[in-house]
Amino acid sequence: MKRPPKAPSITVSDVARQAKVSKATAARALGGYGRVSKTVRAAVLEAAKALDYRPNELARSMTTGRSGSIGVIVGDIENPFFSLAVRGISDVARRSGINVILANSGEEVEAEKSAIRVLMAKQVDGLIVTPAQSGDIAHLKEIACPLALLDRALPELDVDTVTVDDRNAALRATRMLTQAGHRRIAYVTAAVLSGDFRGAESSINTSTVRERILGFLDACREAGIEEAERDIHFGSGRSESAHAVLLQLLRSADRPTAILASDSVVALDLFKAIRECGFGIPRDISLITFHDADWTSVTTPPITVIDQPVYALGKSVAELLIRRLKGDDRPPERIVLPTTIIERMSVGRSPEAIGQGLNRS
Amino acid sequence: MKRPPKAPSITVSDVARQAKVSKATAARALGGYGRVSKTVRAAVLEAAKALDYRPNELARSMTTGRSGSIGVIVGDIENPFFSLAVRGISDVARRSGINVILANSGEEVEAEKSAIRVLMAKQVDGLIVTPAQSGDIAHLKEIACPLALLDRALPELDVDTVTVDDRNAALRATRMLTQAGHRRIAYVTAAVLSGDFRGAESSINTSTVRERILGFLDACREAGIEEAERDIHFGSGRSESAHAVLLQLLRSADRPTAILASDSVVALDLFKAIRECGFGIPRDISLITFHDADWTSVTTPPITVIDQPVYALGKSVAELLIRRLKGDDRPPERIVLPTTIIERMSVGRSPEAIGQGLNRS
DNA sequence: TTCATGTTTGAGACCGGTCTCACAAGAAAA
DNA sequence: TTTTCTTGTGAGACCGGTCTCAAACATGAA
Repeated sequence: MKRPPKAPSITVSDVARQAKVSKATAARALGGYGRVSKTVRAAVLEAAKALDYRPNELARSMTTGRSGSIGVIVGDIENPFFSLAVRGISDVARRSGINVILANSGEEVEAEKSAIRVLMAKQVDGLIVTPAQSGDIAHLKEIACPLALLDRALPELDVDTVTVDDRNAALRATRMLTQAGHRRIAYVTAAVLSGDFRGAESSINTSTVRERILGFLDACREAGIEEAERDIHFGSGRSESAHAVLLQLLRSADRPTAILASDSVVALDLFKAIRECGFGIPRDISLITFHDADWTSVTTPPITVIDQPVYALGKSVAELLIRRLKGDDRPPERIVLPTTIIERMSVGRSPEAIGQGLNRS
Repeated sequence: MKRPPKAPSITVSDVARQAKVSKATAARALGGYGRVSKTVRAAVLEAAKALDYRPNELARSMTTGRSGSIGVIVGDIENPFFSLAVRGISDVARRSGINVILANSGEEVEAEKSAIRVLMAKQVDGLIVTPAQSGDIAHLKEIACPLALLDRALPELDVDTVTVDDRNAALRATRMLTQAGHRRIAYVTAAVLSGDFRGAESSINTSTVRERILGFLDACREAGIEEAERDIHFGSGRSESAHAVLLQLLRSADRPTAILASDSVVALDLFKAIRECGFGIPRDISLITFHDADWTSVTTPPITVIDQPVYALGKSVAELLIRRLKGDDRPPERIVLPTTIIERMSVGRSPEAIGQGLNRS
């Protein structure tokens, strides 16, 4: 199957022989542990250089138990949100000499489980996960190494977690919409809800999703909007069918006049769908989205966004996890990073409000 | 340093003891190699399940020499081009049960070298690299495992390579510009040129960069444009200073009337800079960019792009590399994938051409 | 000079798998 | 019945590092 293993790779023993010392001594000099006299160390190092010795991390990991790498499981690397967060993680990791094994769950629990299994088998020292679902988290509880959660908290899982102030962010954004006179406001997310949603927020375990919906509903309630729940749409992922659902929503008689999108991918899809329907932003529909993605500032009109500190999000989890790897055992921390709303031009007064001359401010 | 290694992990020996067979037999049943009787296998598997045995991949890799993972070194995961390509790679890899260790070079050779060292030490079975520079490739030649190049070919390195038809793509795009009457056309790239560029194409070793410039110059020559070389701008990476250089370019007296951008990140920066200068696209400046990024279709006007099969690019290298890992030893392949130009609204007639009524077609 | 202390070194076990080899037992061939 | 395969199993070496332990040597105090 494999080419005659051409790797007659140089080992400590080879170096030891060359330097005329014992394997143990050579290993000490090479590995930088234990005590070795200056002269011997120099000799060993020279021999190593001459032989072009390269340590085998795998073998090292075997005995130390530490692999020097962490696993990161995200929903979708293609989503700029995740790629930026991953960037934050890997920058921190590299600085600590740790490397990152990346896995995509595609937001599917089964893929997530499998990824965990594989990464654990690879003996990663720690794991950073963005849980795809909330209901099924047994596999997360079983993880034997330090675990940290990124962007999505799980109340039942008491581990280091970094999220943003989702509820408040959603509240502020939605309020911006209600204050512009909107009464039919939709919240559109790619998250998939297992089961039916009928106002039972408690059934949503993924913090990000639940908190945002809670904030959304808070604002609606505050404005006296009833049955806001019916305008919450799940499962608007990257697919033809999701796009079709969006078009249907926009073309329905009692379509929303404002939309809050849960991430920039969904928002882009919405933006296209809105245009496809011939609607104008913000004339016919107002739009706000989570994540200040590249494109949101160059569209016409530019989109008002909830700016999340994505890079910092990644940076923070990585720091938390690495600190724990180093032996820190204070109780798990739950860091909540603040968001800011960047107002651009995608929010306008509700057509109805204008028509009725209501709510002017 | 580390918590008292709480990992009294279950090993084959434990399972063997439980199943009352020898370690060797248990290993055979568990590892699925050699011959084991049905009954014994069942017993071992049951014992393994009871004990919740999980194989240690590291140990396995040690003896087999295979680690079951490949390393991928890209310039910048944040760039949608790379994240999409990585997606292609990891999809293929997962299907083969191989996982991906990702590293960012930040387009810096030193980081690239270091990443290679680390990944080699981790005993990756193969490596996919997007070489940051072209001059300094000694470290790539020294790589002991199968290597494949993504998006950028290196003539001196005879390994599996997947690129796109850069020269022809640049030629067609530039021709589109010359045919619209443009005479001052700039090519803007993030690539950094070591040394000075004075028409010495041969000094550029990175195929992608060289081929595109060649195509660009072909088209210029074809249109009788002289000294097109002076309008080639390197180093427009993601930075404040790069942006400043762009602004300066756009504000100069003899600014270009059309620009070809080498990737969507540069193009977005250009788009913003052009707007910042108060110019209209395509009225004052025409723009074409490589890579059909998300945002290019939603700007006003939407941007004409050279659509590269990015996902396929990743998919192909991964397939090539994995095939080689499996023992295939036919000579290295160089696959060139075709691109198509998606015409949108960012190309207009040159202001001069309009003024002089020239070149109408 | 002798004993205590400290430094440097080598021998060999160990990590958790794979794999070679020898041997036993049953099946098929002589 | 004896010989030859075939199949299933166990003992133990091995991968390439780390690490424990004790021996060898050096140094300083008594």
